[in-house]
This record gives sequence, structure tokens and C-alpha cells, in this order.
Amino acid sequence: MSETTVTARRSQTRERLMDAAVALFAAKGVLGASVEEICERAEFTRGAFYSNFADKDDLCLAVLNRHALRELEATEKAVASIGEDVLCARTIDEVIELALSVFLATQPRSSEDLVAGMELRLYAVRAPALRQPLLALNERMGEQIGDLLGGVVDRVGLRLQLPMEEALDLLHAVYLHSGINALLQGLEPDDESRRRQLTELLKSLVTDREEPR
Amino acid sequence: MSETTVTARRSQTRERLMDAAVALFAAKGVLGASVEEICERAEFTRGAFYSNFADKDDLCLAVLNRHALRELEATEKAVASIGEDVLCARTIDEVIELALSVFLATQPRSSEDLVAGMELRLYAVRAPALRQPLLALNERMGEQIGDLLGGVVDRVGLRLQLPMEEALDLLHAVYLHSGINALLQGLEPDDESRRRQLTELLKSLVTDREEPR
DNA sequence: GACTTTCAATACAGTTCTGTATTGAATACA
DNA sequence: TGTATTCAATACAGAACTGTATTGAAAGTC
Repeated sequence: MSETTVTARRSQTRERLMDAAVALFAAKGVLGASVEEICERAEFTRGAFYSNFADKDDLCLAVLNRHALRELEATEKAVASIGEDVLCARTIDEVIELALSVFLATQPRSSEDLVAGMELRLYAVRAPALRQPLLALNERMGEQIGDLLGGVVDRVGLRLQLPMEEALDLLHAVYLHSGINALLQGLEPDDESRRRQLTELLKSLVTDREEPR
Repeated sequence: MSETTVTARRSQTRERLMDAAVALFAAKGVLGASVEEICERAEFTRGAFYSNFADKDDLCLAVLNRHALRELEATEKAVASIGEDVLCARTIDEVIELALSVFLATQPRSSEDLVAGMELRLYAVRAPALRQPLLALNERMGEQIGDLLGGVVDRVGLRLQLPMEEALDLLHAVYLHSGINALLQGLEPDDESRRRQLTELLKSLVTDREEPR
């Protein structure tokens, strides 16, 4: 069958173009990265690009979709890997630790991904072709992660002071913001200190059900 | 004297160019807004632009500086206008209300300013000419507002669970993030609901000194 | 091993933008 | 009113990018 094999070459090309795009989006912004440059970096010519994508927006969409898929996978893996630990966890601190691990698994680890993500997010605000899809992905991810974390939190008898959705948004906001702040200061975002920051925040947002004030 | 009058025409030109730039930065991004377009919108030609600014980065710098000045003014005004109220405020809720008013006075009110601000912030991450200045402005503003709010909070016997600097950063992150989220959903950011969100957050972060748990 | 199909490379036409050098008009000043 | 100066408009040269149409090579099929 021609389809699968052909598609193999094709999807390799697409992958390499997307990789190049993410790197350049981070380095120069979505608008600052020309189609030409993206192709150059991926070691193709523009012929390959226009054979695979309608235009830059189309490429952005593909990047977003790929990102969502990866994030979802990472989340599931993280949840699976702490599945048993949760049942043993008893102290608030332990649970917060675990919940954070799951959350952090969903966040961009490299500063490149962080910046590229912000770029795309901001770009999507005014790109009609991207707004709806990004929104849909966000929502799906939010629910997914919310459910997972909600289960964890419930099982060990914690109560949030905020709805799960808002709490996640909060974490998300703080995490991204502090990452950008670090980059502005010329530092690589420091995982340790950001984790500590989020831990403190979570402690403030959580109430132990067995010890009400 | 030639200087003052000449400067009057000049600074009007600069103002109009900056206004046009902010509008276009919000609508198309810093990189998406060409010098040509900015001039067109301001009803000048590029001659005016290059007579006033070295290049787009230089214009961005001017915009940032102007913004910082305005923010500072707004803060001072807000603090002045609640100066006496603070002395009467007794309940936690009242104090939070006041503190929030001061904080919100420093934040972009229009969604245009919001987006343009985010654009510039992200742009500065990789524009060497802008990074340091933006950082310096941020720091100055942070201290300024931190001191003001710190005074208010202290005077009425509240204690933060976080250092003031981090608390402000948190508010800032959440406020911007929720604004962008709203825009992604095609809604104008809703002042009411964002204020409520921040109120809840603040309540979680604050401990009443007279009623320790 | 010929034949077809798929896909990326090349060539091309057109647009847009930048920055500079020069000109001309308005304003300041005497 | 005449003169000098300031500032924006105009004209220009060059560069970069986009998207399409065509070509050529490699992979897949029989």
C-alpha cells in the first residue's frame, strides 16, 4: 500500500518542519520566523513546506495539536507512575508533592517550549484560525488534568478552597509568569525554586478536612 | 526660545506615533506592525518616524518608558485617594478591597493595553535593547507598589503568608493570565469577575493576626 | 525492470518593508 | 519682513518574503 510508506516520509518532513518552527518561534517569535528560515533550519526548501502546509497558520495549528498530544501522554504517564504512591500518602505535604508532580509533568520543561508556547498563545489571540482550536485543546486538557488531580485530592481527604478549574489556572499562570520573569532576568528558569513557589501557593489554597480551623 | 516650542511639535509627533504603535502592537503584534503602518495610522510618513526614533526597538523603549510613568502616576493617585479610608478599615475584607483597588489601578484597563503589554514583554525576552530597561522598570514599580501596599497591610494588622514581592507577582500573573484567557474566548475581560477572583486569592494568602488559627 | 505516484526542489512574479538622502514647508527669531 | 532652523514629506535603492507553477528524483507497484 502506498499510503503508509509515503506518509512515513511525509510525516518525517512535517516533524522536522515543526521542530524547526518551535525553535524559531522561541528565538524570534511567530511572526519573526519566516517560512524561509523555518525550512532552512529543517534543511528543506520552501517547496517542502508548501507541499505539507497551506501557510504558517496551518503549521502553527499542527504544532499546537502535536503539543496537546504530547502533553496528554505525559500526564497519563505521570498519573500512572504515582498511582500507588497516592494510596500511601497521608500528610498534606506528601499529597501536595504528588499533585505538583502531575501538574509539572504537563508543563513545558525547556525554556524553548515555554517561550514558543507563550508566543503561540498570544498569536492565537488574534489569529481566528488558531483561537478556537487552541481554546478547545486548553479545555480538554484542563478537564483531563482536573479530573486526575481531583481524584487524587479527594482520595486523601483534602479540600480545595477554589474550584479545581480555577486552581489549575492559577498554577498555570504562576508557572508561566515566573518562567518568563526568569528569562527576562537572563536566567534559565529554575525548576527547584519554581516548584517551591508552587508548593507554597498550593498550601495556601488547600484546607485539611480533618483539621478544620 | 526655540527649544521648548520645537520640542512641543516634536513630542506631539512622538506621542501620536506611540499611540499608533500601541494600538497596532495589540492588533498585530510587535513584529506584525510595520513602521510604515504605524506611521500611516498616526497620519505621518516614515520621514517623521525616522526623525524621531532610530528604529522600532527605540520606539518600543519609548512606549515602555511612557507606560511606566503613567503607571506610577496612577498608583500614586490611587494611594492618595484611599489614604484616609485605610485608617477606618477594620475588617479583613475591607482592607483586601482597598489593597486590590490600589493594585488594579496599576494594571492595564483596556484589553488593548493588556495585549500590547504582553506583546512587549514577550518581545523584550529576546530583544537585548529592551530586556534590561523593562527589567529595571518592573523592579522599580514592584518596589514602589510593594511599599505602598505593605504600609496599608501593616497598618491594619494583616500578615501575608508570602513575601510582598511574591504576592504581587502572583496577583500580576493571575490578572494578566485571566485577561488573555478571556480574549481567547472572544470575550472582553470582565473587570468584575477578575476582581472577584483576585479577592478570593488574596483571602487565601492573608492571615488575620488577631485571630490566629 | 518499466511505470506510476508522491513529494520536495527550483524558478519566477509580485509585494512589502527598511533605512537613507534630499527636499520643502512651517516655525522661531531678530 | 527677512533669515535661520527644525522637522516632516518625498524619492530612492536594496533586501526579504510569500505563494505558485513547474520540474525532477526517489519510492512504491506490478
